[in-house]
Amino acid sequence: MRIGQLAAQTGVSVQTIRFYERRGLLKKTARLASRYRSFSDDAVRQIRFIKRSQELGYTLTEIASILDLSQMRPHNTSKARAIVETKIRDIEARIRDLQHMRDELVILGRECGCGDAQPVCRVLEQLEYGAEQPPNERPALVSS
Amino acid sequence: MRIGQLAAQTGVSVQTIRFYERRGLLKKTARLASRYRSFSDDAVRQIRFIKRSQELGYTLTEIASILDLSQMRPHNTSKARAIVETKIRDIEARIRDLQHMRDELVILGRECGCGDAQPVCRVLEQLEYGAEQPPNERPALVSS
DNA sequence: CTTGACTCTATACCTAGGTATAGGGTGCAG
DNA sequence: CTGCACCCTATACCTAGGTATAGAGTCAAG
Repeated sequence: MRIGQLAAQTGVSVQTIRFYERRGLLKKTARLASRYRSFSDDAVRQIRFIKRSQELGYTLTEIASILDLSQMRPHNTSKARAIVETKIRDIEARIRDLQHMRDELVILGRECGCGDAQPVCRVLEQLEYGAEQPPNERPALVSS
Repeated sequence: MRIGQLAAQTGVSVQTIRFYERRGLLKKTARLASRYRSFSDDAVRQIRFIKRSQELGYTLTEIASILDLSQMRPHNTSKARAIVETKIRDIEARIRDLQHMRDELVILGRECGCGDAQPVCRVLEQLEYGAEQPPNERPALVSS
């Protein structure tokens, strides 16, 4: 299989496949006399492995080391578990961060006295000054 | 106030302040005869505005347009509301994505029959083949 | 008057994950 | 043999949000 066919089968661009190879994400690729790359069906699974791992939140660097791990027989199962569990914790931390942002934005939106044609919007003021202290006596951000 | 003092007061590096200025995030900065930038206390609030907005999930490009909005009097309150509500929805979508990833990883971790010294780890296999079809008869990813 | 801390601009570099382009070679059909 | 689709490498470019460096000017103290 040549690179264009592999690209068509996996939905990944030709350039991206070459990029993955450079990043060490594909096994050393066989070459024809013409220097064209020659892929087996294994390559399709390798690309899917990469794509699936990306969907699960792994970076290409992490995927490279997971691939190394998957080459060993017997598998280092405790390392594999650790990779999954660490990523779960990472993702949960990111979720908490985002929930915190969301909560703050919801509060911000609630405090807006919009609709009553005020000259100054509480949303913009809150962004300016934070919740620390009420403005009002403060000069505008853009006083000039 | 010179740039170094502003940096010290805001916890942002001198280069970053200059970078923000280039990005149009700071009002046209006054200059001394020496071409040194001269900042007023307003600048401290401007930087805090940027940092607070970043914490809330806004990109620098978005912050620039929020700043434009905050310059207008009277404020365009409905636009301000929309900016907050859109960002809330963006963040909620990202949270759902991450929760989906998390759930998949939890399932993956649960299916691992680790501890019983198997030669092949189900975690790595699942990554390879996805949940689609059970492996076992399949060649290893790294058959060579 | 020199030294050191500070400032200036312009430019390059960084991570992540690619995409695009230039300039060439290959393979096959007509 | 020409044309076209495909492939090759190397290099540059992209977004985002900066960081780092080179080479020059400024300012105050000693």
